[in-house]
Amino acid sequence: MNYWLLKSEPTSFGIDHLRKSPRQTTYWDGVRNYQARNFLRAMKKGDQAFLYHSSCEEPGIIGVIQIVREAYPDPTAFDPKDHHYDPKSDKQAPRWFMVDVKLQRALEIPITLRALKERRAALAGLALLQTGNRLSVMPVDPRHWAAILKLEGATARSRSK
DNA sequence: GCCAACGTTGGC
DNA sequence: GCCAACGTTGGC
Repeated sequence: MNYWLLKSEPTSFGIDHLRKSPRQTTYWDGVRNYQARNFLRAMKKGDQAFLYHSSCEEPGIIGVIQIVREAYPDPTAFDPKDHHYDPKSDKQAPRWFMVDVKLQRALEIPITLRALKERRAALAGLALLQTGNRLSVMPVDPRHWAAILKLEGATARSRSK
């Protein structure tokens, strides 16, 4: 099983949208970056991903989601009315893809970017913390995944004291 | 709102 | 194929 991190701006699509989706499942559309696209295509059914909120008051990991359908062509690329329309994309040879994701759970307490940065040493190599990283889809090393989840427990414990 | 970091575009 | 200009991302 592989682990990932998916970024979104909560004002356009956040955990609350996912919560309200039927069966808490939706498609992850609009990715228009080749590197991110390649990661999307590498995803396997059953893989898990952190849901990350960006460009908001408290950027950070807010939930855990699951890949429930592997990559298939993103129809918004062919829709001139869509914000993510790509006039150069070709239905015969789709270049943009999306996966279906299901909300597994919201974190008890979000793991903020600030908290992650405080653990820079333990999380060395985590793409999210690399300077200037703007990827919206990125892999997470299994060891980093475990370390981050442990952080959730630690934060929850310290808050409950 | 600022600005650094980066990807993409297009002229040459 | 180079690279300057431009647009976008995203933390602060």
